[in-house]
Amino acid sequence: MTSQRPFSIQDVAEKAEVSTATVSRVLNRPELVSPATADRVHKAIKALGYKPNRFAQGLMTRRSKVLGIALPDIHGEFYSELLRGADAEAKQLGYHLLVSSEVHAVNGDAGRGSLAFGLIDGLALMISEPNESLWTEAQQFNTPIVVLDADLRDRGVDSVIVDNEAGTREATHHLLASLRPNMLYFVGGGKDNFDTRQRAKAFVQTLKEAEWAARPDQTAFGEYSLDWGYRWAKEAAAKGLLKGAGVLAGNDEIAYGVLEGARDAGLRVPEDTKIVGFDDTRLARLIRPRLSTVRVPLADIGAAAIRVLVRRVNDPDAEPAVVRVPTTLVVRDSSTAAA
Amino acid sequence: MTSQRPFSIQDVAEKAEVSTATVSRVLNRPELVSPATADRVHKAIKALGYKPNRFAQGLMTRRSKVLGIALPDIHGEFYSELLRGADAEAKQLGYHLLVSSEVHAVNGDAGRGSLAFGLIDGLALMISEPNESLWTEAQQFNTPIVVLDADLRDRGVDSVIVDNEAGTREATHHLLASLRPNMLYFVGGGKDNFDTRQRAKAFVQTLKEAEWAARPDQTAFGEYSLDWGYRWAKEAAAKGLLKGAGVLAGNDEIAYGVLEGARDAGLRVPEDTKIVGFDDTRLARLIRPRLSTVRVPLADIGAAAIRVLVRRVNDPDAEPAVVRVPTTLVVRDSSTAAA
DNA sequence: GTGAAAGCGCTAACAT
DNA sequence: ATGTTAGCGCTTTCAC
Repeated sequence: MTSQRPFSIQDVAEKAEVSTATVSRVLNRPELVSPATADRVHKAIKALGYKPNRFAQGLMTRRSKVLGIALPDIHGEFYSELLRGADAEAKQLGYHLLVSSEVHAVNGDAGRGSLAFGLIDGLALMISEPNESLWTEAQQFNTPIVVLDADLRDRGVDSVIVDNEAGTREATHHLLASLRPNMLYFVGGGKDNFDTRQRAKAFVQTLKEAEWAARPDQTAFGEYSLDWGYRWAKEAAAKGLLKGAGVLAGNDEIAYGVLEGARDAGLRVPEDTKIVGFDDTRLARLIRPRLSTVRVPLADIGAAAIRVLVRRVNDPDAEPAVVRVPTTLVVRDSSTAAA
Repeated sequence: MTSQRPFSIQDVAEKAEVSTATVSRVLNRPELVSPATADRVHKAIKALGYKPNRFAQGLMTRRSKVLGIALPDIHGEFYSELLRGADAEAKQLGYHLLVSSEVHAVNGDAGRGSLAFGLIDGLALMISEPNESLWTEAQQFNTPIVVLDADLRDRGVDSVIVDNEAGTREATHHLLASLRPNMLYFVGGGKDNFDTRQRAKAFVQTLKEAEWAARPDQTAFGEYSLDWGYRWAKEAAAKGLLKGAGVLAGNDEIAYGVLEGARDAGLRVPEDTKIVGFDDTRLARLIRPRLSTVRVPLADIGAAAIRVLVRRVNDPDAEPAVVRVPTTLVVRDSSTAAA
């Protein structure tokens, strides 16, 4: 339990009777040192339990092997799955993850705020709705950046985006298989949210391809919450719109809200109303009827972000990459074509 | 977009026509420098956009202002809420958070593995079931540590623990208000899980205080999943045990499983069977009937861990602290005494 | 294949 | 109140 000052490269050098340069080489460029000396050095390292000082290392190499990941104030599963995927990939590649949540709450301060670590080799930044100031702040940060969710290709930055279009089309076609396009609704999250916008757009577009120009009331925007879905459903039901309708929700929680709202209005799901969610969170498998939903592979997204970021760190001049993560429809019970 | 080598304290010193020491003082011990010079320095700093090099700083101070947080492979909300609370508190105290998930999967390697950062000022380590090797590895790490969940007081280490006992007692008494002790069941998670163990123990103890020695079948252990709750409920119902019974589940998901199982067995909740969950996750508010549950303030736990850790970092010789985070019963619809 | 030596950018005595 | 100076522990030329 004696807590001495940790051993330095000096100590190892002395113990192995070599210079510090040699020790350093053994650790970083082993091919430059003879097997015999390398062996002596390794023994000394082990004997002393030597660990290089990361600060001294960083001072020289300007590398920390730490990546930052900044997430907006999103909840629960979305957050944790993304992070889990990112962390696993980072570990794989020899990096650690510095997190910063609720980044949207950043005040203009720009000081030692959430992003200004100055200790990370790169930053994975999730932007879920327009936020110029965040983006500018991140830019000034002058470190490799990969942007999540937002499509900033025009800015020439690496980005990982969810292929909302494919998933939305698939889901919409699924509903169109048993319902008329005029009976379909999209109930999204916030109007500014990138994902919601793309999903709504693809929804309308798919209807158009089915020869139907969506009425304004066929798309609705609120927030990513059960409550909003519930309110929407109650109102829609009151207007008699929900019977025989199909609903694509902006996420699973909205979908669940719609489901409850429809039920409380005396409708049966999926017999009277078909519902498809988005994200395929745990919730979708838990509720009854089991929720059909568009699967968004959160963990993959996190992993992809890290992969792209590490590539950029190692090759600053590489062409900007845009990774499009696929989404796929998972059909469960809330939308199955009832006889 | 000119990406020069960043400005150093030297540059600032020259620009402000002072020594580097003065610049350093302005930043770290402003009270030691005259307002006039401080002002000049600040201007220079701003003009150059100077940011201290964290590596050089760390090399001197042996401090990074980064705290590690290592979590076992836990899912969803538990994970994210804890992290959110920790991150908020860390930010508050001027720290950043380095996360490491799925730490239980650590191989004995001990190398540059999950914990061996050597870059953090302290580590918040969550241990949810016995794991000596993890603990030893963390020990060797030789950095301030706060342990979450596990009660390691005897080891003289700082820890933050959930007051499972109070919450369990409250929930059990709540059920006892309308049911006989012989009709109560505890359906926990894994038998090794610390929380489950404590909850089971408090449950049995509370029954004992109600003059009832719990039968072996009144406590059951499985895992933290809906499936397990469902299976247990179906079996219990098949034996005719569930009608008129009260169930305290090890977490909300198990509770939900029990709820579904009871329903599928033709029982009504809460009329025929009363159910109380644990944790008060989002799920508890989403399902119908709304789930009564013992609230565990995850965010507070994360925050408390950081607070304790920072205290330890700043005062290595302080008395080991044990923070006990309170739990409280939240009564909703799944357990209300039906007429 | 190995060593000597020069910093990386900063803080903290020690002077003044 | 401010400047001088000596490192912190490492990597990396440049010699040999």
